[in-house]
Amino acid sequence: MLKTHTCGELRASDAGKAVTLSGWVNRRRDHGGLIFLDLRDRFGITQVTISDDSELDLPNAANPSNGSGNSSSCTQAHEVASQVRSEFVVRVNGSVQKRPEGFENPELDTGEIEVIASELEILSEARTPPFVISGSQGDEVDEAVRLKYRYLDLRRPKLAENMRLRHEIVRFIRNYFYERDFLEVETPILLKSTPEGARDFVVPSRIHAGRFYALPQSPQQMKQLLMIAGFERYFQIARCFRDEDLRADRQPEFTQLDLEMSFVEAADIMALIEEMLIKLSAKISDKPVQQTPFPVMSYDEAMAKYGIDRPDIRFGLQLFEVTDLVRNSQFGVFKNAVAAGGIVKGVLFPQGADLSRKEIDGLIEYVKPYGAKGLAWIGLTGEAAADGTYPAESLRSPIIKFLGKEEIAGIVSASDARRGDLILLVADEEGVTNPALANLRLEIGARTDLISSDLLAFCWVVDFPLLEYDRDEDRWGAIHHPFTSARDEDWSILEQRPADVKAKAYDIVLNGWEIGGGSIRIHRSDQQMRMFQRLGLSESEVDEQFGHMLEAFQYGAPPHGGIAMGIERVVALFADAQSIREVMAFPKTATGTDLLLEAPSLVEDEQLAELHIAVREQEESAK
RNA sequence: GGGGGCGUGGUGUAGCGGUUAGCAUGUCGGCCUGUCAAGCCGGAGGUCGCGGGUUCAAAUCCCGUCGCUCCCGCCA
Repeated sequence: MLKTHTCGELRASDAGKAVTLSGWVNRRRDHGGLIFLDLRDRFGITQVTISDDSELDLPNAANPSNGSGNSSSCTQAHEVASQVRSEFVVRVNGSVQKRPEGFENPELDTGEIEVIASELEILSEARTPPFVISGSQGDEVDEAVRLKYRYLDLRRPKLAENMRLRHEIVRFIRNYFYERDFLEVETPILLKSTPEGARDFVVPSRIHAGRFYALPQSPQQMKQLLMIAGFERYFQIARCFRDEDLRADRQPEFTQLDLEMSFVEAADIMALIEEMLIKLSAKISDKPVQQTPFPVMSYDEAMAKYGIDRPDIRFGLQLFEVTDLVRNSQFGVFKNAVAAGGIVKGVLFPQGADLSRKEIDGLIEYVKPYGAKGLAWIGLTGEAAADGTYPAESLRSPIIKFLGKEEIAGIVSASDARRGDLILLVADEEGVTNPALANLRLEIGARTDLISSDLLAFCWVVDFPLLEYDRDEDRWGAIHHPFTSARDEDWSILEQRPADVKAKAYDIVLNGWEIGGGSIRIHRSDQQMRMFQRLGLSESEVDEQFGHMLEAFQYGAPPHGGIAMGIERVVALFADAQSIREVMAFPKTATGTDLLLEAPSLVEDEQLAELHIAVREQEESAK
């Protein structure tokens, strides 16, 4: 080894020891005759002190080097030290010395000591890095630069810590399932494409001209087949691939904790994961879990109160509905929306009645990307009259002239507004109103500092609809995936009232992020066949795409179910990262490119020929 | 597929129709034996992403394009 100790472990009790350290120069402080190097390795930082005069400071017994005298070796070390620059890789021989009284650095774990160098060797020189490695200045650097030099970005303390945290989390998860008799099984990366779900990444076959493998969107079918194989408890930290457009919390390849169990019900899977998350939180985070057992909310309740199936329950500001109140309103916006089958819901901006027009316009703009045409708003600037209605001077609103006194009183009552609050209303179809208000609620929460960054608010969302109607394709599609079982009592209405069928599915949500989801699966081939037919697949399509599953179900399939959790999202939440790129070693850009490797890239014509692939002219030249 | 934001020395930024393109940091040189974001002195470093247009004059206004990013659609 080129080191006897790490740069993070020496303490006052090591004083007098002869040591060799190796690492990167975090920073150099050159005082002329005295040079300080902060030497950094993965484990910490140690101050190395190099003097050009051995007469001073150096304890006699300290110098470990053999024949060479203190004076000359220190001069050598000093000469080298004056050439050294940031991020040089060096090796130091020296002795550990307790720092003089008053010169300790409490910021460093090793701050009680310093290593007095007797020899210094440059193992590797370094160009000046494109951004500062030490400290946190690198956080501000343009992400394109950081991604191009990812190996330097990962050297920065923040990313290095994120990777360490990720390692700890994955290690904890693995141990948790090892201890509970789960079998870790690797499933193939080269699988078969299916039209359900996300777009597949596809891999051409050389041996079979014109045929393609698909990378797994998740190991869903494989893990169910493992249940049929009788493994009972399977898990895997699995890489998944989805060829869809990216977001801060979505990358084309990502990692899931994937697990499946036989002879279980939804409550068993939920209890298992809940215990894991509680223990994981306690182990790796200082933040308290807001509520245990985790609250369980139905999908309908989540949509009603939060407008979204992944509610952030760290704060209140629940949505309220006034559809019935304004059904016959004089205000056309409300009346027409309801008449067209829409809903009218709202959210409160606490103490927002005095917001400027500009600020309110800002809220309206905020809501537009979600399809809302606008926001109706009522500021409660005064008190109600004796009869419970609100006189005009108690309100600030462009729409009160269209609303009846009872309507206003009803809206105020439904919103639970107090004096000084601002009521914000959206009238539109459900698919617009809910997302618009859900996101507006988050925006208000952020603006009013209601969202604590020091809480872990887990919750379960259950009783999802099994199916959803796809207008474009004029058919019903699976919300989760086609293997999810309906609730027992709902199988009877699968064909007649598909919209009312609820699934045996559950999502786990943390601080408004969906971190995982799963379901109890169908394990009978007749039910699975019914499901495929409900999804509009013909018998031949089913046979072609899922015949293997149906066949497998005929050889003794145990009841089973499971869950998958997004590792990056979990780590990002624990790391307080805004994007999962911050917790991945080598992430891709928002357009799916790798700026370090410059992928995707063109390949040789011979390679294409081998794969029986011809690239269309115009698309090739467009690149 | 659509919309928004950003792009100025290595990095972070100011400037937003006429400036020798400012500042900080880094970097290079000098001084310096107790610093730990060391300090002091001095220097170098910029096709203002790229292309086109408007104008007497463009970093600045307009159009296009590329890159990064956020969001909608898409995606569990």
